[in-house]
Amino acid sequence: MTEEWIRDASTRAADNLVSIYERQIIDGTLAVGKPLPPEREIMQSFGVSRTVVREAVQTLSTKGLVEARPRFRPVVRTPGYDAAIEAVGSVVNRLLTVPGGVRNLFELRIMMEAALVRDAALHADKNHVVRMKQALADNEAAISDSQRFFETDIAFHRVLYEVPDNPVLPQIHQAYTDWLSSHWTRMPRDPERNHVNHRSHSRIFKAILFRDPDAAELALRDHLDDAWNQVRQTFGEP
Amino acid sequence: MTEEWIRDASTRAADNLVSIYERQIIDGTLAVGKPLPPEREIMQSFGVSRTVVREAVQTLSTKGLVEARPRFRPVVRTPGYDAAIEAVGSVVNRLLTVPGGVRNLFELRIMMEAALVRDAALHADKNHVVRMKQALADNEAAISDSQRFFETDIAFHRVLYEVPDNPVLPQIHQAYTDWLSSHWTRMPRDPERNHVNHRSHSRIFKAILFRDPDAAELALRDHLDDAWNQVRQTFGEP
DNA sequence: TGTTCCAGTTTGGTATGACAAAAATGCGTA
DNA sequence: TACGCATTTTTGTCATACCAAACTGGAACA
Repeated sequence: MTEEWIRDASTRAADNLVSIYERQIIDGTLAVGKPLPPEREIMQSFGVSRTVVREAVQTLSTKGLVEARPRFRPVVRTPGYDAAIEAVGSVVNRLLTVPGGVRNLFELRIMMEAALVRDAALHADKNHVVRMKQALADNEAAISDSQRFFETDIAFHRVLYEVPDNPVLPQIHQAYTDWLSSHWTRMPRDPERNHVNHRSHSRIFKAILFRDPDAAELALRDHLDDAWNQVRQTFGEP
Repeated sequence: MTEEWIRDASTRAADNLVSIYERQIIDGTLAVGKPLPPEREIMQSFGVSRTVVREAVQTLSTKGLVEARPRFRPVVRTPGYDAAIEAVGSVVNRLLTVPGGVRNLFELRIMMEAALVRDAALHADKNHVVRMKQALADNEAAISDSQRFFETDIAFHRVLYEVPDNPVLPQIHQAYTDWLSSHWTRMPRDPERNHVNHRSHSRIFKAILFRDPDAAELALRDHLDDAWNQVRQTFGEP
């Protein structure tokens, strides 16, 4: 079971182990959901010390290929988009700390959603429209309850990310709400503001119904620009 | 110099070390570009074994907070967008291996660039136009040299990512070209095809000059759809 | 028969000590 | 001052040991 073993001074043994296991995970030799072999078994089958094995497992873990809870066997992880985005999380959190980081990511979101509403206005089918209508109704019903309004707000936007049939997009939405939520939840949210936001959502929805991408984009940009101004005023972002 | 030290059975000592150093790097206690202290020094100041220290450094490395060449001291890394994107690289490479992964990412690129050309048509200033014109001229001059055509092709698209003044976008472009280039460089590229592609670029540029976002988007979508069909035919992507 | 509980075993987390090889350092010499 | 070499650090790796938590199988029980 021992793989060919390339060793020269400039490569770490752990890195070799990592790439070997990367291959095995990708080609399915190691089934998703199954635990890795015990560390002592790995070190025997590859002829390395446990130190090396542990470093390799560590790397696989931070790369998101395996899930390693302390004191449990590392479990091979499904190589889906969710796992990838999660692995990226800590990196993006650092981006939010650089000057203007929040603004840059928020602008990216505006650009992205502008494209999405255009797409929705052109291509949304009956099913999507129904879901948006439902989300909008939920949103309206929650105007007096800021916590629920926040949730239905997110749900409404999420539908936009589901219109193109691309599994990456919902994950991006998830990531955005996760990463930006800390800058969002602490904002003052009263029923008055909720009402304004619901009206914005309604305007976006109508533009999509009318199959008018320009109006939809405009409505969305107004909506998110407004939201950004709120964030900016609440915090010190220039 | 010893930090407060939280230890319970369910947390790894290495993880604590990691978060401590994350804080120190972010708040500037550890200056960018400077090497971390020697491992033996770290283990003394925190009262942990070298095993733990090495695991912590390993994690910091794969998270992209420090750069660790074998046999060199780990160096604290600038927390910019480039470092972040690079740290994401290995994760995204896995995404390209899942079924339809290349297609999903390519579609995302189409959507993104469609939004960018619209933005360029509306907001590109003199400077950007000049740069695009130059890139287009370079592109034309390289039609007979497929290697250089490939480079100027990328350069032309890059200008689009520079029109909005958001430092994240050029990094995304860099990432796209890195990640997708392996699926791209092996494509058959003859002067005939280069000619077609240059014409597409020219059409996009003209639409931007005419400040016509709809025409620009259409031209870009035609261009990239065509490119995608090339990729799909070359490889087995369904 | 099925469930619960417990003791023994396995396994991960950490510590310690050791050694080779590469890098950093400092010193002597030209 | 600049260069080259010997010495000292430091990293990469190995081996071993111990503890505590997780796991396992079987006994005791309902």
